[in-house]
Amino acid sequence: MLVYYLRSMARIKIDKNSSRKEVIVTKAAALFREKGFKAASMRDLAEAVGVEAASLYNHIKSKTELLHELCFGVANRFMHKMDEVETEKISAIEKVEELIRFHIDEMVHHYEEVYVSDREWKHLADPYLSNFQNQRRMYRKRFAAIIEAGIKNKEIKNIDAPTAVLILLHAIGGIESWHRSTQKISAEALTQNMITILVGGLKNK
Amino acid sequence: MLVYYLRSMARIKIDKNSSRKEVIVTKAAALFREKGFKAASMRDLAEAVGVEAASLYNHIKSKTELLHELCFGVANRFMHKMDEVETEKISAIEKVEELIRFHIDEMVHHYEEVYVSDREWKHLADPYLSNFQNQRRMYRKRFAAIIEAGIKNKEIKNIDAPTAVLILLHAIGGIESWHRSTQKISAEALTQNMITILVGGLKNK
DNA sequence: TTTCTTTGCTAACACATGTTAGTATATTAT
DNA sequence: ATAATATACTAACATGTGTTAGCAAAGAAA
Repeated sequence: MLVYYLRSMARIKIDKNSSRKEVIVTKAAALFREKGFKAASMRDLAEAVGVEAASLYNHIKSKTELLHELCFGVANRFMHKMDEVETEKISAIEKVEELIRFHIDEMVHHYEEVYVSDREWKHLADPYLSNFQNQRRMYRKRFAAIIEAGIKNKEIKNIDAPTAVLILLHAIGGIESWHRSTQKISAEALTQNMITILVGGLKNK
Repeated sequence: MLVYYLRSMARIKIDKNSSRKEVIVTKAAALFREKGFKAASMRDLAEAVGVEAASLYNHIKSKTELLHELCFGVANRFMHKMDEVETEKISAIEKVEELIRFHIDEMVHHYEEVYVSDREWKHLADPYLSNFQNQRRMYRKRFAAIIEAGIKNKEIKNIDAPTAVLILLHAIGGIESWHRSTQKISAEALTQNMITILVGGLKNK
């Protein structure tokens, strides 16, 4: 009878594609997205992972390291996409649409990471904080340059390009609400609606 | 000589329009916006106000009360605006434009409060948390209903109204980046750009 | 001017947090 | 099967947090 209360030592559940660290980073993304970085404790995270808080330190250096991995992982993906798009031989409005589609796809399929990267970066430790801020600024400048090219060749309305970038990026951030909805349209329909409104709002008729 | 190091007891600076509590709430908005609710400490806030942390409790009940005042203050303002707009005898697209202008104005002139209300509500204590979430949901439903009316009478493109609402609200949230910019266009130009893109993206041509 | 009220300060409290050190347990390598 | 390595646990640490209690100082009222 007493034997039923004896429990073996916990183990972080991994599969052949993930290391223990990757499992922890993934759980951290969900937790940080839900509670915010500062409000999420290592004891919360340990519980989500299925071990005690102290055990996490066998696999990670610090709580901040988790945030760093999330933020810079996302930043790198976005930068690579921008590198690609910039070199493509297509019109400016097509480039904008391709980037919008990429952003939507990231928000739909990698929601937790993208959300955390977008909302919690201010808790990064320097010098990574400044570095990250510079990367964000650079990304936006490059996006604005694409829009400027479109304005120049009359594809896009004559608007302030940095304003257009902030509108697009934040509008796509609204997918957060889509994730939160119980009754919602499909991801494909969502994408179509967003393209209709956002690209439609940019196009010069 | 020694007299120079003797300092009188601090006093919260107030003017004839503000109580001590109002000063504290205003400083709290700025601090919570900058650092996030959880990362902002009462000692940080006390420093911003110019007294010791313990003194704040002569004027407020708790840290959470500050967040509550900010969130519900903003929510009430937005609800009143919606009450007004719903009863106006104007077209649906005009109503949408009026609401967008109101939102932009709030984000430009009451940035800290609106930002905190939009980003930090998850740290509200229950039952206020659920109450606030319901109010947000209600507001969005009412906004979507205006857009549905516009879709029905062909002013607005045939799109998913809740998606349109999330796009509009989050796009306006992008004014955060405008506040952060060192070189930026005027608030009037910003407003015009946003109307051009957002209303332009909704209008059925 | 004196008395009463309000406000600010110091010290302390009760917890919470991220993390370390050492031991126990489980897994992997030989 | 045994030894070596990796991982999980317990206990503790150092620090930080929101807040309370009581006294000191300042302001308002009489």
